[in-house]
Amino acid sequence: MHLTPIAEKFVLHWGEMGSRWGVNRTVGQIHALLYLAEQPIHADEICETLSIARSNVSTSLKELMDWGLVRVVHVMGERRDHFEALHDIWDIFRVIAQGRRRREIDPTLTLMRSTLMDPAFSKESATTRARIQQVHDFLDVSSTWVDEMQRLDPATLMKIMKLGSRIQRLLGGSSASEKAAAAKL
Amino acid sequence: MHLTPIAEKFVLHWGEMGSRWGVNRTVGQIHALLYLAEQPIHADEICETLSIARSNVSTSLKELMDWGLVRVVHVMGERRDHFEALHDIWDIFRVIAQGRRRREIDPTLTLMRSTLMDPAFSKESATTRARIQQVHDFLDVSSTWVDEMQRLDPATLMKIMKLGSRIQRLLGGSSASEKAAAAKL
DNA sequence: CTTTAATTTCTGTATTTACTGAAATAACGA
DNA sequence: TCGTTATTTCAGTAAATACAGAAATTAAAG
Repeated sequence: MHLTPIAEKFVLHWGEMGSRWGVNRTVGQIHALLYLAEQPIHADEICETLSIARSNVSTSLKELMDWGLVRVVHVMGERRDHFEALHDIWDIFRVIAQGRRRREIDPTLTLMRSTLMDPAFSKESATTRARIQQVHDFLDVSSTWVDEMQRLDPATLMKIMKLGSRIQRLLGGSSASEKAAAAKL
Repeated sequence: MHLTPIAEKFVLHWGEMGSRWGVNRTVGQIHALLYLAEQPIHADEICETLSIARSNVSTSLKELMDWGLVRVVHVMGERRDHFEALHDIWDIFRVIAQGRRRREIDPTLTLMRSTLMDPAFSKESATTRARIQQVHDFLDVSSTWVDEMQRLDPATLMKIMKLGSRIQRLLGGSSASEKAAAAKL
């Protein structure tokens, strides 16, 4: 498989960024390659194209499948597994957002909950209590919100984003039309 | 400085999570310690409390100050620098969101932009072009949106989050009150 | 200006993480 | 079932990152 200069740049960049996104370079590169690929490809082709060990490809593909960003498909008359990435950016976004929530928010939220339950908690200073409570409440609201956003279809999410801070007008004021809108909630 | 078991758990956990958030354990622990601290504290106290080398504390504090999560303050009659973390969770959120946008989105957006400009881009297959365009558009919209959200005050952001997916009702339909709301945009 | 305190920078070491190549296992075909 | 091909696991190595301690720098006090 031959990469055009543009594809190569994309793949290398995605690999670099991978580390900032919590996956290693190889995982990032493979993901980029599969994202751009016109058809599903097999592990050996990934090896050759990216010059990495077969075992490394195997491990990385498993990680991508854990994330849910890649799935295995079978090609008629071919014995080898072929792999295909999600191609819709909104699907990718959803999957990544979920994964990050699980890894980056949930564990802390769990700890905050159990801390608030801890009998020793009430013995802490008012400041400490307030700060821990604050973290809990914030994570609780955020993670619920992320979940809710997951449910919306891309078109709606796009509308919300395009709306940007003008959304404030739908919420904050007290004009007749806003009251009407608010009443619907 | 003595840590209660609850504070210690919090600090250790924050340190662990740090790695998932793109900072190392030490940086995470120091941030947690300063977040909980009742008053600004100096570097030596951080050393002792967390049992880490003075140089490491220095480096880590610098990183936290780069993020904008910690600032140096001076205490009357004290020669040493004292450090204080942001204590408002919304401020912390804002700072982290900005930092992540800079580190995790901007570089890719920049590359996508220059790729779209590249004369060679038009020679790519329709699929490749569409996929790169898609990444560009998504990051472009998202990063603008993140910026816009930064501007809103916490109360408004909270309203939006609490609203969750019910926000759809303000956008998608065609009832009279929704049209009135939409007209305002 | 000199001494002392405070902080940062630098160098080497330790720890962690990523990766390769070989060996083991599994899957399939004849 | 046996041989072949595909995939995974594992053990050792390489690379990257985090950290400690020493040395150097900066800043304040006398």
